[in-house]
Order: sequence, then structure tokens, then C-alpha cells
Amino acid sequence: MVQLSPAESGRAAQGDTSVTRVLGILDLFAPDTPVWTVDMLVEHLSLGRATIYRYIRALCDAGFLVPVAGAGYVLGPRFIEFDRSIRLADPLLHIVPPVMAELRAVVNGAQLLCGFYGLRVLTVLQDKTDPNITMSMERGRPFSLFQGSPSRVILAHLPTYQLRNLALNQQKEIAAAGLGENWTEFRDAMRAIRKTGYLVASDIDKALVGISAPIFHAPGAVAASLCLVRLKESVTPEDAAFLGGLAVWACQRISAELQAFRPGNAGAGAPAFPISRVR
Amino acid sequence: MVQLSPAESGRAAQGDTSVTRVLGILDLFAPDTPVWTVDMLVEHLSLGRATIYRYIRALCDAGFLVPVAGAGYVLGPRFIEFDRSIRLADPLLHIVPPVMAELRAVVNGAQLLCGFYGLRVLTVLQDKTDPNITMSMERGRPFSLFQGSPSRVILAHLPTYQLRNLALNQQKEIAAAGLGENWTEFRDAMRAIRKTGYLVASDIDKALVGISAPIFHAPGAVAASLCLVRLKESVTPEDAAFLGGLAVWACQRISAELQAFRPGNAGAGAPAFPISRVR
DNA sequence: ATGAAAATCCTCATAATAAGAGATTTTTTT
DNA sequence: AAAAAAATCTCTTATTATGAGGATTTTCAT
Repeated sequence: MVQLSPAESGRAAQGDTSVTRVLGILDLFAPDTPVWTVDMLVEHLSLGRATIYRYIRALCDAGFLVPVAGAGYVLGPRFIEFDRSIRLADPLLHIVPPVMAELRAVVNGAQLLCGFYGLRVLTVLQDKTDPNITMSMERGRPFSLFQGSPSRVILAHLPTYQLRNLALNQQKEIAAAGLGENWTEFRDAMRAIRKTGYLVASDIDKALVGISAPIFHAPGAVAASLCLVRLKESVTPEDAAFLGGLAVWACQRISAELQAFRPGNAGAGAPAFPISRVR
Repeated sequence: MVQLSPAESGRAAQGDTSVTRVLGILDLFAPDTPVWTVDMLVEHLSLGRATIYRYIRALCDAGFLVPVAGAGYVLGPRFIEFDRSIRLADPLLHIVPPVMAELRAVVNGAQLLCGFYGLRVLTVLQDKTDPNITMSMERGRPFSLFQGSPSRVILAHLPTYQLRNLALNQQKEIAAAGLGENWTEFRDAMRAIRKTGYLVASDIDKALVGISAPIFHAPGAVAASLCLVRLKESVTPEDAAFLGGLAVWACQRISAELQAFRPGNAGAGAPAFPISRVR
């Protein structure tokens, strides 16, 4: 029997375990509401005061929250530490910066390295030259898997069975992004992108053009994408094709280095550098 | 009645709730063991397979873990996103970079901005000039509250009652760091630092000297510290004093800006920019 | 330093739910 | 397309999370 509701809503969300609730609390600490008091949480979550204190204590002990003056709590230092852990373990952050430096003058705009994580894509590294390009696309900025050239070029290079799953489960989002109304349309659209090797798009910031190519951890396994960004008005079709070729060339080099890369700490049977799976 | 064991062990650790266990799993994903499989977790934690899958699902749904090829899991993108949230909300990251740029030439070494979070201090921003200084002190690098000039200058400026608590609960660590064998010694040591206004130390990397001054969010409320770093061999006592004065001057400017700062998004009654409490 | 106000934690009975074993479904590889 | 591996589900039992209110600690102003 097929579960319809989770598929329809895009992601299962039946979570009602205490762990889910505790982790959910962290989501409340968004940039526009960075401080929460116990009273606010009690009211917002309709839970007993003691329970909230228990939750908060667990989060504080783990360093995910920090108490601040005036009975409030904010996001804690552990996130900063974990981000550093991830940075230290990520071979792309060793390999890509020199490549970006080489491309900088030719691109004359900006460059993004976008990582692929399950169903999400996010900026992992940024290199900006043109001060006219005001992007808040720095590390940590999330993208939908279906919007923007960095995401879509990754999407296009996912294994077939993952694309099939997406076509089934994310039908609405795919159609909304203009990637096809059904599986065959979607598959053909993705195939076309793969054939070109790079993707030119201008769907996130209309004033900009992004030209992206895929980075592979292993043959057939996308790990990330490199996106070259320019002001739209300064890009002719020939420029776009040229930058596309440039991106592909750079990404081939990056992929080769990535596949040669073996971390010194590699655990016995552990994958050298792991690729995200969808779902 | 006084709880002795938590005080002795430095921090309470009686956690045996499911939330604690789940959060504890994340600690396993350290830089040298970044990939964990379900089997490894089952064995390591002596828990049922179904339970591990339940835990992992909660963490994956929250974006704290990501499945990778080969039945493994790694730290997820949510940490990168949360770090960005914190960066975006942190006024210090707006205020300090230009100040560091001004100081750069004079310091001729490196500069650290260290934030204060509960019982921890960590690097939040780094500015390096001298290539001979090889520090891995970039954002996210944690410090003990008792080691290093950035930490200790913050420590010295904590409110008296917090110092008293520390003297009670962290007695061993304080003695080990040479900050005094008892409350009066500790208090006097801290007072001496406050009187100087800055702190010169060389206790983390013996080849370097750090000269730190405190940054206040409100009069009497430390929020962070600025640390000027130089190779030890190139620092005379006069240099140290000069850099100390420079640090204090810079921190006064930073503190003034910080106290004037009111985030545009400030929620109704929420503190403008929150200061960490100890504990 | 002292005391009042606020914030946090503890105790305990009850009801909710997390754990585990094994079958089942989904995903991935060949 | 089939086989292997991974992840999820089902169900019962025993664990443990919950909430109310009181005890305690922390904070802040005098």
C-alpha cells in the first residue's frame, strides 16, 4: 500500500516523539526571533513549564542553546563548532578555493560552490569580485532542489532511480519549477541538461545569470556544483557558452582531484568522501 | 545541600533521557570519525537496531545528519545553516571587521575575535596577516574558559557572583590554570587583570603571544574579547604594552558601537543583543 | 554584603510512549 | 530484472516522560 499523504506533502511529518519536539524547538530560533524565554516557549508549545525546562536543559547541556541575561535563550556555540567540523572534513574546501582564484579574473562576477545534502542544496563557499553583485549567497544559504542553476544541474545528474522517486514524490514542485508535467517530460529535461554538460539559468535573482556545472565524487555520483555568476545585462549568449565550457572544465579538474583525495583519517571500511543520498 | 559530584566533574552529566542520547549521537561525528553506519552505532551504543533507526530518522528529518552512499551518515547541512543564522544575527560581525582592517598593519600578526557562550569561549572571527603564524584558530575553534588570554580576560570581567560560582564549582580547573588556589586568590588575580585593562599571555601556543581586551555589550557585561597575536620572539615588553593599549582602545570603540546597535528586527520586549549567562 | 524577586530545578504519581524482535517494504546494486 | 541491502513498520511490554506545585538557586538592586 502506498502512503499518499507524506508523498503529497513532500516530506513525512508525523513526528510526535519527544526527540522531534526538542529538535523542533531549535527551529523557532530563526533570524527574526533569535531570543525565546521559557514563558514564550510554554505558551507557544502548550507544554508544561517543567517539560520546557527539561528540554532546554538538554539543549543547553549539548551547547545548542545558551541562556542570556533576562531569562532568554539563544542559539549556542555548538553550531559554530559543528560547522567548523564539517569544514575541516570537507575536501572540497581544500580543492576549490585555488580553482576559484584562477577563474576569478575571467569570470569577473562571483562564484558559488554549492553542496548537495539529501534533498537540499546549499552554498558552501563563495568568491565575489563584482561589487555590483549583491548576493546574500554566502555559506549556509539554502536552495530548493528545483530552483537555480546550481541545484538543477545537480538534480540532472542524480541516478535514474532517484530521479524517478523525485518525479513521483515531488511532482508538484517539479511542475512548478517548469521541469516537466510528468516523468517522461522531466526525464527528457534532465537528459538535455546532462547532454549540454552545464546549465544557464536566471531564476533566483532575475538580475543575475548563473552558469553551473556538476562536480562528481565518483563517476556518476554528484556531490556539488560550481556556479559562475554575472550580471545578466553583461552576458551575451556567446559569453554564456564560454562560461559554461569554463565551468565544465573547472569541474572536471575539481572532480578529478576529489576522486584522488583520500583523507588521512579514513576509517577502515568507511567511504573516503561520502556522497549524499536522496531521502 | 550542595551537589558535589557535578561540581567535581565540572559539569552535570546524569543525562539518561532519550533526548540526551539522541543529541549525544551527534558528538560521535568528530573530524576523525565523520562517517557512522547503523551497525557501528548499534554496536557502539548497545541499542536495538530499530531504536538507532528511529534516532537517526529524527536527526535526518531535522537535517542534522545526512545519509551517504554505503549505509553511512555524516553531519548534515543544518549546522551550516544555523551557523549562518548566528552570523547574520551577530552585530559583532558587522562591527569588528572594519576595526580589524584598521589594526591589521600595526598588529602585523593576527587578530581573533572570541565570543563568550555560557561556560565556553570560541573564535568567532579571525584576521591573519603574518603567514608565519600558523593557527587553526578560525571560527568555531573552542577555548577553555581558563586557558588563553581571550578567555581569561573575559573571565576577569564577569560579574562577581558568577566568579564566586566558578570559584566554587570549577576550583580544580582554576587552580590548574594557575589562577589561584582559593576564592580570595582567584578574586585578586581577576581584579589585577581588570585593573590593567588587557591581558598578555602565551599559554596556548608557546610560540605566540596573545594580547586581549574585553568587549562589553552593556556596562559591566562582557560579550567577547579581541585578541592581538604576534610571534613571541618579536614582542618586547614595550610592544606588549603598546598592543595592550591598542586593544583596549579598539575594544572601547567596538563596545560603544555594540551598545548603540539595535537590530532592525528586535522583537518587542526582547533584549537588543543578549549576553550569555554562565551555567 | 544582604535581601527580595525571579528563574530554575526537584519530587512523585500517573499516563504516555520508547524499546526491541522480527516481518515487511523500500532502496540500491549487479 | 532480480537479488541483496537498508530502512521502516507492527505490536507488546516495560520504561520513562509529563505536569503540578513546592523547594532551591540565581540574579539584581539596595
